[in-house]
Amino acid sequence: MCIPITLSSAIHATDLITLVYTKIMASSSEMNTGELKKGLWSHEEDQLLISYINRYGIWNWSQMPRFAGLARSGKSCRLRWMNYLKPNVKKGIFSEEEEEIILQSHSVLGNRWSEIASRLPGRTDNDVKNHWHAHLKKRANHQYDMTPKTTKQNDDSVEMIQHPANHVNSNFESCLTSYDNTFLPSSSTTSVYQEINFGDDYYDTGSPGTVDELQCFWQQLYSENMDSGNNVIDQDLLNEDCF
DNA sequence: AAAAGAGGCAACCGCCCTGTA
DNA sequence: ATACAGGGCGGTTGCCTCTTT
Repeated sequence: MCIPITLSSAIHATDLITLVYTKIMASSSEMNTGELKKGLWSHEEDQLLISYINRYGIWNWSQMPRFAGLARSGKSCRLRWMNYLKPNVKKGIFSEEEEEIILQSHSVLGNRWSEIASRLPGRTDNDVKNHWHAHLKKRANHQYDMTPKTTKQNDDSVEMIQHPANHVNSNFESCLTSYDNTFLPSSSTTSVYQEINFGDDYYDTGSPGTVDELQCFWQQLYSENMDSGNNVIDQDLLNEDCF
C-alpha cells in the first residue's frame, strides 16, 4: 500500500498518529475497489500484520487486512502469516531426519503436503513442497517406489509410517527449546520477533470493532516502535512518501 | 567482467471442503 | 436443500541469487 504523506520536520506524535489513521481510513476505499498489492512483502507490511495479529488475533482473514492497514488480500495475509511470520515457523536447512520423513511420507501419502508437513514440527507445507521439488524428487526415484498413493490410505498404512516419524519427532521436541531461538526467520522479520511478545493464543481475541479501538491500535503500534528505537513508523514507513 | 543458465523460494491462482444462514 | 463465504490445499509461476562459461 502506498499512501503519500508529506512530513513536516516538527510533526508531533499525536498529529502523526492522526495523520496515519486518516490516511489508512481514506485508503480503505481504495482497498475495497480491488487495488490490492501483490508480490513480495515489505518489512513494513510484515510488521503491520504481526502487530495486528498480536493485538487482535486472527478473527477473519478477509476483513483483517483492511483493519490492519494492508492493501493485501486475506489469502495473501494468511499465506504470509502461516508460511513465514507465525512464531515457530522453522527456516533453514532440512536435516537428514526431516528429509527421511518427507521421503517416507510421500511414498505413502503422495502429494499431500500439509499432511506431510504436519509430521515435521515447524515446517510448512509450502516449504516441504519446495524442498521436495528442489532436492528430494530425484532421490525418491532411486530410494522409493514412486507410484504415488494419492487416494486416502487406510489407517493401518498411514500408521506404519507414523512410527519412524514420531520417533524423529520426539527427537525434535527435545531440541525445541533451543529451536525456538535458533530457527527464527533469517530475513529482516527476525528483529520484529525479538520485539514482540506473542501470547499463546492468536485466535479469536476479538476484532477492532470501533474507530476508537482501531485508533488505539495505531497509537500503540506507534508507541512500540518509538520505545524500541525501531522508528519504523515515522521513518521507514513514512519517508519516501510511502507507507 | 559480463552474460546465460539453473536452482531455490516466496507468493499467487484456482479448486475444493466446510460451516452457516 | 441450497447458496454463499471463509479457509485450506496443491499446482504453478516469477523473481532473485548463485554458478558456470
